[in-house]
Amino acid sequence: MPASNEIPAVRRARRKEARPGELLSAALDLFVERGFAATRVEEVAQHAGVSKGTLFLYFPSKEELFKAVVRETIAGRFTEWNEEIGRFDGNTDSLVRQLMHSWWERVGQTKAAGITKLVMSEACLFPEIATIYQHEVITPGHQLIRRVLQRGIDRGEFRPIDLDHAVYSLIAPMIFLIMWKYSLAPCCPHNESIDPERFIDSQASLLLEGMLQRPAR
Amino acid sequence: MPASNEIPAVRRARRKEARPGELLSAALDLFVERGFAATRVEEVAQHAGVSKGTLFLYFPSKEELFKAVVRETIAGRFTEWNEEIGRFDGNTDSLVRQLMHSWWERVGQTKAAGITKLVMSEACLFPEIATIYQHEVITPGHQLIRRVLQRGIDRGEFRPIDLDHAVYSLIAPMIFLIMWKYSLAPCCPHNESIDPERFIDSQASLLLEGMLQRPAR
Amino acid sequence: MPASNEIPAVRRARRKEARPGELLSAALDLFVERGFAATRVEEVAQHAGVSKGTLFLYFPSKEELFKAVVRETIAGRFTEWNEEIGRFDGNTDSLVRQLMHSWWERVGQTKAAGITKLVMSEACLFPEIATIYQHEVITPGHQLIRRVLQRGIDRGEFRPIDLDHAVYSLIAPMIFLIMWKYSLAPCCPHNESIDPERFIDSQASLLLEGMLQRPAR
Amino acid sequence: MPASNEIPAVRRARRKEARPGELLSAALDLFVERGFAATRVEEVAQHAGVSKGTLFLYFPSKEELFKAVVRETIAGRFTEWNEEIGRFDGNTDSLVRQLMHSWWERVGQTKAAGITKLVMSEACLFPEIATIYQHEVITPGHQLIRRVLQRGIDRGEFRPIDLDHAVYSLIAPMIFLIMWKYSLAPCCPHNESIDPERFIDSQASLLLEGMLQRPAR
DNA sequence: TATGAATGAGCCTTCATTCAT
DNA sequence: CATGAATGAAGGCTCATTCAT
Repeated sequence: MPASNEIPAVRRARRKEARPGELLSAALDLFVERGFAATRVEEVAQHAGVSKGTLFLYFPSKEELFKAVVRETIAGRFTEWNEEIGRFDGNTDSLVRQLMHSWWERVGQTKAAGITKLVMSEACLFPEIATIYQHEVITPGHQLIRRVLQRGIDRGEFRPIDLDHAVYSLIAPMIFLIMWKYSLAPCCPHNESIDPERFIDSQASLLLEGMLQRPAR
Repeated sequence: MPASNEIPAVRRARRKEARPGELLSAALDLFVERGFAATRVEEVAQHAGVSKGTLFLYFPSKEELFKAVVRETIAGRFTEWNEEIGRFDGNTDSLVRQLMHSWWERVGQTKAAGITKLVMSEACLFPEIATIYQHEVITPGHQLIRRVLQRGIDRGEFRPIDLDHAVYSLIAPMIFLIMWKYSLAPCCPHNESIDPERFIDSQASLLLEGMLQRPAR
Repeated sequence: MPASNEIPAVRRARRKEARPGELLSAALDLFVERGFAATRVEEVAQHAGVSKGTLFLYFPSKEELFKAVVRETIAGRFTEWNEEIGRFDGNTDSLVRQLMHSWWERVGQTKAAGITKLVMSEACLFPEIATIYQHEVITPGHQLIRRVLQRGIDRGEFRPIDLDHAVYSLIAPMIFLIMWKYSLAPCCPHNESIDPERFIDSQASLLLEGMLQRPAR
Repeated sequence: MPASNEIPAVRRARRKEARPGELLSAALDLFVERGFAATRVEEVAQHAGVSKGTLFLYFPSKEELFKAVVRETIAGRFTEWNEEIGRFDGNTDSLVRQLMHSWWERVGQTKAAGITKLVMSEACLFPEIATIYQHEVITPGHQLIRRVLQRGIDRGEFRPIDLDHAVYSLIAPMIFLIMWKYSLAPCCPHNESIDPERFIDSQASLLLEGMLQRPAR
């Protein structure tokens, strides 16, 4: 038998393994774009190239699909990031700037950012989602940032600042960028659009100026 | 007719005029709490103390009710605020701090903040809402903040900063506070809760430190 | 205002009250004819002259509709029957015959008999139904029959028979008639049809002959 | 090829022939337990140890599987029974008793009884099933019983009774026992359970008392 | 004007059946 | 022959909207 017969076999097997991923990807896009309620499972299936019924072979319900989307997509890169921070040997000013830009590259401008928009929008209806997100993203992110700021203080680079709130000063612009990108930017004229990289630069400068040790004015 | 008959008539007339307001208020609460899709018009009507049919006498559809909620609730106090800024004669540092706290008092901690959460969550499905919000809130707010920062520069208090992005540095913590309050806080354990007033203080300090004129280090 | 205006008002009000009954009646017919699973709620609604949605205003689910059908239809006439038995002053032979014919007239040949067929067919899937039926029909019926047979023994008309099983000897032909009527008779050629009245006569004669006191052969 | 290879081949061949039987057996169990509609073909396949697709290699549809279950399971033992009756040389009283107990042993307490429950429950939806059942079970059974009763009359043991209905007096308790066993007994507390053997005894006694020739009272 | 019973389009979910492997 | 992934028609249920009163 010619090899041409094997191709469909391989294709089908490959698809079997790929299905959940394709469905999750399609679901992420649509949930982010339209929200949970306005997304029809049939559309998710179509976007993944399968029929409605097939979706239910992999996820028992629309809600479980939603939870899976969140669970799978937020698979944290925090261990990796923590290691990078440990290895970094420049001053903390540079580390903070690098961290913020790194976040934009790896999260903010990728599909993963949609998850944050999704969680912010739908958390009330799916408390479980909010809990997962807090455990997997908020808390680790919080600790990572706190560790970096503590490094700055420990090395005498930063003034002894109020860490508890300073952490959120770094989180706030990220949340803001995401909500802006997914909520207002897509529907509005581009006259007041934001250049994320430059905003991050500007924001980092302002905050770092505020945190750095300096002689009294 | 005895007086006893007039009172209900008056009350009814008064109530009749109040109806749309009661409906809008109930709708705001429910839309903010559950989102557009998960809010049933019957519940809105119940909360407003009328029947489902009555709601449709005042608003032609659920979507129009939603738009009206946004339109009516964001009735900006920007003229008032602009006048206050014009009258202010302290230094800009104080003005910024006062402005941020004033926002928290008048918007952030009131029901009006829910509108922002609502718009952020639902704007994709209702582009018209996003447009309204931008015209009525974003742009006026942007200009108000820009005017304040410009005042600081003009008076030699602030360094010549990148105004376009600095404006968003003031907006970001407000958006963040709102999304935090409405999305994560209600569903999560309170171990990492944020004290808004102190966060605003801290954030203002950091940003102002970054913006203020000072001798080179 | 002329009376002609009242009619629709009355009609609507009357319908509101009549709806549940009409739906239950339609549901009984269809459930008996086709079984629970093969009956579509839309058909029930159509038979009751309303739309699908209306059915769900009165019953929260298809299953609850089913349970209501059973509950409402078996509203027992056992107190009435018990009183009749108490008042009866003929011999027990006549009483038994009258009871069996009375059952046929009041239950066996009415729609109520369909409930028995329904319960027999679907009890496995709805244990609650079986329980209700046992409490409301089986047990009271059992006691009623036992009381009658005991009367025969007490009055010296019947031999001292095994009451526990004799009761079921009277129940069996009733169950049989119902299952025959609803299961085999409707689908089969009429060559072997049963005349219920005559079968009851015959059955009563045989059983009574077996129970009556008599001189030894 | 080594012998070790042949054994699985043989086993496979043997299983292949057994497949339909295993499927029918599994289907009987599940159909009886849950009814036609609530039984999923996949479960039947699982119980038979094959995949869903395989079932459709042997039966073209769920409905045909159902018909096959009935057709195959009711393979009547009537010729055998008829011969036994022909050979019997005791009095007809004993014959009737033996027949009823024999029915309980060979049918009533075996899986075959489930078919009767199934037919009674589902006949309306599958008229063809009802027809098959009547041809294969009802009619032969009717004739067998009639023949026995006729024997009693011919031999002067029984009074000249109404044969047409007396036949059903013997069938009724059997139908009753089966419906009781499969419908009410499994779902109900066992306080009113029936001992089949003793009920058959009691029922036979009553009926025979009613049919036997005797001196007038 | 206010009511709430009625409607029916729409969506999630199931499951018998098919078919590529 | 056997498998099990894929299909899609069918049906239960919801809820925005209408309209007779």
